[in-house]
Amino acid sequence: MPRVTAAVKARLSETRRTQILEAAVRVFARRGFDRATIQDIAGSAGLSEGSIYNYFRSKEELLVHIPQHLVRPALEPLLEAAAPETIADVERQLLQVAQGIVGRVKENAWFLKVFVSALPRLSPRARERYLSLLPLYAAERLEGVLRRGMRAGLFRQDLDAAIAARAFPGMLLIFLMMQEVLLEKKLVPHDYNTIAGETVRLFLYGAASRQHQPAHRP
Amino acid sequence: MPRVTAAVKARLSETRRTQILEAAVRVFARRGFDRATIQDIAGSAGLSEGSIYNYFRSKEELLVHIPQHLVRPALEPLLEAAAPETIADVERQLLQVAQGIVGRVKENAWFLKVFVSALPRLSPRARERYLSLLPLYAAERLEGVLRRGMRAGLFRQDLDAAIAARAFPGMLLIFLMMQEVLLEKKLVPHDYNTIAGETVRLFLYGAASRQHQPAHRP
Amino acid sequence: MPRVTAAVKARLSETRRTQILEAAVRVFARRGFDRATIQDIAGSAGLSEGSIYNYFRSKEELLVHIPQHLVRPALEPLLEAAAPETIADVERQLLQVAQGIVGRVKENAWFLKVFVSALPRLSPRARERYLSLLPLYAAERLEGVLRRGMRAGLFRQDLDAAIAARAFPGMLLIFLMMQEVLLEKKLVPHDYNTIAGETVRLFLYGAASRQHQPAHRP
Amino acid sequence: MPRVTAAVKARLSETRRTQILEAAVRVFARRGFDRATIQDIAGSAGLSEGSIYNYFRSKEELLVHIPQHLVRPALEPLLEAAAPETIADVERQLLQVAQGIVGRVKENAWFLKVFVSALPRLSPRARERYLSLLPLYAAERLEGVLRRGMRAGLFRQDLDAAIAARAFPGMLLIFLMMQEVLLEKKLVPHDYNTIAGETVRLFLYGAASRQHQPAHRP
DNA sequence: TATGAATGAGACTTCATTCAT
DNA sequence: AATGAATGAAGTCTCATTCAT
Repeated sequence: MPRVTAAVKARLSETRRTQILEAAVRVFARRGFDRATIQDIAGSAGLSEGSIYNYFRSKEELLVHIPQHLVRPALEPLLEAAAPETIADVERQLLQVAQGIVGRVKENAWFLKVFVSALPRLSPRARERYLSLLPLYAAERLEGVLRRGMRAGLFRQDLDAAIAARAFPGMLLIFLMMQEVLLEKKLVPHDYNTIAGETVRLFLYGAASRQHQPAHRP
Repeated sequence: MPRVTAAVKARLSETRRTQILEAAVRVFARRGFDRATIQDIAGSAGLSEGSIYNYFRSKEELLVHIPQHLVRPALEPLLEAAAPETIADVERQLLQVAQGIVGRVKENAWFLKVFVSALPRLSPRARERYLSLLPLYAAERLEGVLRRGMRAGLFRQDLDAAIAARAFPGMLLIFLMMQEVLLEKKLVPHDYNTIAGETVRLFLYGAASRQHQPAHRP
Repeated sequence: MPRVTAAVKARLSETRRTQILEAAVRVFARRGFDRATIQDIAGSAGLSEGSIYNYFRSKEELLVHIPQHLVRPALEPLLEAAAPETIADVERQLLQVAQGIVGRVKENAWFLKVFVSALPRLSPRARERYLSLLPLYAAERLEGVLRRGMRAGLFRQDLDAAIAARAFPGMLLIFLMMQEVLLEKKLVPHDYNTIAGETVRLFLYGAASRQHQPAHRP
Repeated sequence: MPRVTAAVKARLSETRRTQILEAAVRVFARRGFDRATIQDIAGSAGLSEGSIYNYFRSKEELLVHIPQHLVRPALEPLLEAAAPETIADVERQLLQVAQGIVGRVKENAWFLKVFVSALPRLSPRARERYLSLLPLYAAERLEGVLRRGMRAGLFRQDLDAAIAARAFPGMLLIFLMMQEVLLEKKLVPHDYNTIAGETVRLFLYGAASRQHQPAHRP
């Protein structure tokens, strides 16, 4: 039964990789990429130094592979919903996106610390690869949604979809990064459900009161 | 004239310290804290390695002393004092804030790079101190403006001023951090004037088209 | 039939050893002894690392066992048996020797590379054993031929046969080692037939022109 | 007197480099390039590991710089003599060359062991650089001498100067390498003066007896 | 017997820091 | 106060060898 053995081995190997990456995230988050040592990571993964190199070619490879294993899977369900027909649909979907972002960031706060601090020292290729896996790039999908929504008349005709799609996650990320990553302390006395709801409404309807809404530009 | 000599010496010493710290910021920004070497910094400061240690006890000391010398310019107010009377006033003021934020981040890009790269080495207290020195966005003031605007009927009555005041700069910071600090690569093909203008409009009037603006909640 | 099985096993085992040693020579020649890894060798032999150790105790053992398997072909005689009667006979025989040397070195280039790369690791005894296994030049035989030729008046009476017999192959080996083993790059734009012919003529008739040939010493 | 200090420092630095290179040669010769450790070399040079890197960028750099410091200076005086007018002049000069080669090889026997074993793993550029410093390349000068001698009628008109110039050192190197480097034991019971003399005569007048010297080809 | 993951000693190299000049 | 060579701890990575399967 060599086939069975091969399958078992492959599974074991995948387990090991995950186990190592999880250890790497823990150590990177605690010490930063440069201060983390392979020994730390190996110890945290319950392996010896040399074994790490049976699974990853270098320390940088560890960094590069973290998002693939930890962040991407969490991102997949985002924005898989049907095309919205009413603005209420949009609101519901955006709320989902917002809650998704909140969830991901909270879940991966340790990783984001690693990510942010390590980003400047990655090679451009690695950087690109890294970023393409992050929530910000949900922006591209959101941009598509906005464009379709504009054609359907749900959104302002003079909206710049590219800018708006990138501004939206930023509204949330500020809280999230500050509270979860940078300061680890609350900035406003609200829970994230409230914040997400407010943010979505702000994005959709703006801050201006009804009577001050201008006629939109063509 | 030992007193004169002493004074001269003190002044010279202070100059040297500044000179070294400025070099340190340049190098930290370019290479990240951990990758920066004392030799880099000494070279950039026009001194030799050993001399650095006549002014600072260690590399960490350099990091700790940076903000005191470099963050002052960012303390200027972002908002003009006058209370807004029309929504157009608000739009103008927000545009000013937005452009202020853009300016500040671009101006302090190197410092932000240092901050970001040193993130995992900073204690929570140090992180807070750093962040408080960098009033990247004048959230408290903006919150006040929004509250006054709400009382004046310019803004939705159901707006959460605290959340909105913090969400607004986030809309811009995404672009700024990515383009100026983390990626050094444009995310959208617009200049910051356009981005700032769009962001302000998005904040004020939202994304939804006119006919989909809901009645605001009480 | 335990006896048959045992015999089969022994044969198989011997095959495996040979297979491994041949792989080792290939890899040693390509990478040098120290740079060769067991993994390289195992891969080249179509086995896995661990299996090598079922046949050889260590990497050094591989080195030690190589010649027994690979140097035999070089033992064939280089000189035909017949005694030369004219200087033309001698020239023909030397040409044969020269071409033999060329052939041998080219044939054993990989082994020579191994030998050369392993040089500093070999004990003087091992070095001698290796060299004696590689009768790269049939110095003793050539010495005998020269002595007989001297008695027959074909060679200068003042020739030192021992020195000459060892100098002759050296004339060729320079080209051969450089071109085939060390540099893998041509030193002169001639093929080996030309080089061999020239070398033989140089050996027999020297470089001086006819009118400058001295009277030979007694 | 900063100028004096600078000069002193430069001299000291050059001394250190030589000191390190000499240690490197010792260690490389004893252990081979790959088995030699920086610690060995540093210890042998009376320095600590890190200090080596103040003078050489890498272990390979050490290897590459050895011939420049140790072999080239010994080679310079070779073949600096006046143009030969008689065959006796040539014989005297070649004897000098031969004795020079003997001297160099004996002197640098340890280095040649390093050289030969390290050669295959050098980059092509380093190899080229390396070889250009070795006695074999005296061949180019010898080739020039031979060509001039041919024009002057001292040498056979049908001589191939390129081949002859490279064959000549080979006649000696065989002895030398075997006796000094590979076997470290005598092959023939002669001293090097005798060997050198015999070799030169063999090269100039060949092995054939007077009455068997052919008419040279045009 | 074959496999290949695990091991860990040991290599090269970097760099903050010290110190004699 | 300035220099920069020296130091050596510490880090990443390689690889021969072992061993459970």
